[in-house]
Amino acid sequence: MKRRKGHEIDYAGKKYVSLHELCDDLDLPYSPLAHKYYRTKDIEQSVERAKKVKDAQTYTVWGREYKSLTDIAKEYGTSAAVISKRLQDGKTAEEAIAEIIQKETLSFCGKEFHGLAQIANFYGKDYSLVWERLKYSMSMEEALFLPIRQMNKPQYEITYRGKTYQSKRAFARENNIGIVCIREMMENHGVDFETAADILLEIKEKAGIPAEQMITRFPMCMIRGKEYRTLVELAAELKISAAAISTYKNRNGCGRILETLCQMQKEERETYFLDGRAVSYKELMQMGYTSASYQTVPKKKIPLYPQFAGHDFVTGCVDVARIYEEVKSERLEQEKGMQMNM
DNA sequence: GGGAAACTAAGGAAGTTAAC
DNA sequence: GTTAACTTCCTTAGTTTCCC
Repeated sequence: MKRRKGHEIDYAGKKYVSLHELCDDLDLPYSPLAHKYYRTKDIEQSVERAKKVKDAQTYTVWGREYKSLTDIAKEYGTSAAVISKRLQDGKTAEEAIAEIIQKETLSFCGKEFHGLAQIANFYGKDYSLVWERLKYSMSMEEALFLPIRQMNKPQYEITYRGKTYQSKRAFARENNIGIVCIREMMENHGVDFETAADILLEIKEKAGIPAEQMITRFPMCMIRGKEYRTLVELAAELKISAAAISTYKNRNGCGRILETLCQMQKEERETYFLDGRAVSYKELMQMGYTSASYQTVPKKKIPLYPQFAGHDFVTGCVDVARIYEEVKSERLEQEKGMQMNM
């Protein structure tokens, strides 16, 4: 079959009858070279461009190879810029993604989530399993939705309230409690599996967390449905440091976090008031007041923590950390009593 | 034999508290 | 209110086991 006549090219002292022939000879991708040549008619530039595309850096994240940061970003619901920033900080693509999916806002199936734990919880999956699957080169979708293979390992079987489960994880999945929560309870408090599960399910119920909601980690408190996992998270929203809240709580003997916030909200300080605004001693001096005359300026009480104004720390608020402590110590006491009677 | 689930444990993040 | 030392416990790397 007669081939269409191509561009006759001279490159590096060799004659080629077409761009295709050149590409085959130099093992370069045709498309970028042809496009560049079409635009510039400069074969040197075109070859350089094709070499660049061929050598373009690829990124490997947990065994999956990506041509660009944009591709990685699409897979994990983040942006190329967020990944790029971390690469600039000396992290590998894998380290960057590991950090991003834990700490950043991600978009998945048209919804926004804060971290992988929130995505896993939303779809009722155990976070540790989703994380493991991602590391086994599964896509986010596969990690979340592929069915879990049935196991037949009698040595892993456990019994809870007379019902037998394949494994601790299988129980955890069915009851929407992260397996790490159960393991932590067993290890740190020396209780058996059944007691650990009992305690966690009771906490979930008392905190008003729906049974179908997967819990990998209990939030410290909930304010009108919004969960606050850590004090730092809550403090950031209230525009105050976590240490400041902690210090106040400690100094004033406040029981729990919501109690502390309510008490802080009531705190007031006295300040000088001029023309409807609070004025400091320093400002009064700058305004020409003397150490004698400033005392004539009227004083008024204002909130010590103005950033708390308008917040309601009572209605629809659940102190999950308090419930956690109460249920845990009550059950541990019961366990201790039972052991003493044996 | 490879891949996936289960298990274990060390490191580090977060919380607490004393000192400033 | 901040800092830093200390404690608690959560995250995840590493290992084992066994299904496909």
